Amino acid sequence: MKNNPHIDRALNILKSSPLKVTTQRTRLIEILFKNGDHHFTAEDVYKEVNENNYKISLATIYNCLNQFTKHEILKSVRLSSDKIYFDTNTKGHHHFFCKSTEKLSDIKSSEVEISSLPKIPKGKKLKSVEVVVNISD
Amino acid sequence: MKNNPHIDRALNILKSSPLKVTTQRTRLIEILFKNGDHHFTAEDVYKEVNENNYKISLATIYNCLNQFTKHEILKSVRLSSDKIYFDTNTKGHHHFFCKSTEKLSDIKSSEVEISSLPKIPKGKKLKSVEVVVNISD
DNA sequence: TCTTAAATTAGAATAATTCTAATTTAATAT
DNA sequence: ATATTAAATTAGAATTATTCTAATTTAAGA
Repeated sequence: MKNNPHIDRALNILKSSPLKVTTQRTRLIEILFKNGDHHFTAEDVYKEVNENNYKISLATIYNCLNQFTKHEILKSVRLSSDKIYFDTNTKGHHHFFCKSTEKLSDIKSSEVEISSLPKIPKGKKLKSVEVVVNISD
Repeated sequence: MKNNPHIDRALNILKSSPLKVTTQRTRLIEILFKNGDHHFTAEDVYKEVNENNYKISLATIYNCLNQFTKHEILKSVRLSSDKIYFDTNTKGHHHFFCKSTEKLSDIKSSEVEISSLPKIPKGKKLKSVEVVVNISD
């Protein structure tokens, strides 16, 4: 649990944000970032929090995940599912979504090349481009 | 309402599917397809049904939209976690999603060119590639 | 240590969707 | 035509993920 660069990086973003550094937030970051990039839902986190015998309410988990997303400690991925997935990988990247298994996996940005895009509607600005490659068994 | 090719096409798919041709389904198709391609939620449809003084329950609307999607009369687009959007355009195409207005709009397939994609995981097959261009005000 | 705005919490509220179980209907066989 | 039956429709309850409320606690600066 000590000297994990992913955890340290996330904690540093937290410290330099206007968010307060609470025990709940610190513990959540330790849990979320201890094992490299992955996807999870609020409920997944709640389960893991309980397994570790931490006592963090579901409301706090939702609050924190949303705040973390706002401050770019996490990214949220909303796709063919009724749940919000959060992703520790905040760099722009894309996803495979397997319709058979309902599982998400990352595609590095560099592996998708988009050579043309339509022009952005007047008055709007481009935020991001997300590619979902749907696959199945 | 007569001789609308979009309506006729959808009704033909319905007739050649194993689904029964009920008055509710026929009326829904008439409503959904009367004005070219567009996106809507179940609640949008329920509102329009009421305006036309048809009496179709919300449960039936959900059932029908889901059945239509299964039989490729509609396509479903799930981008924002809290609503399912349906699309009368079942051809492959992409979307603008405006984060400020929560509105979807179509991007024709031909307006997006993808020059490289990662290789598909072993044992899986490619179903489709969906590009979402996120924009905001 | 004091102050105060922010964070946490349990539980209620919400909203979209699905389920249940009773009733009706479409399509098929008679 | 009519009877049969599996599918469709329905109202309303249930479910599920998420957000809200309002009371309590806490972090961090003065």
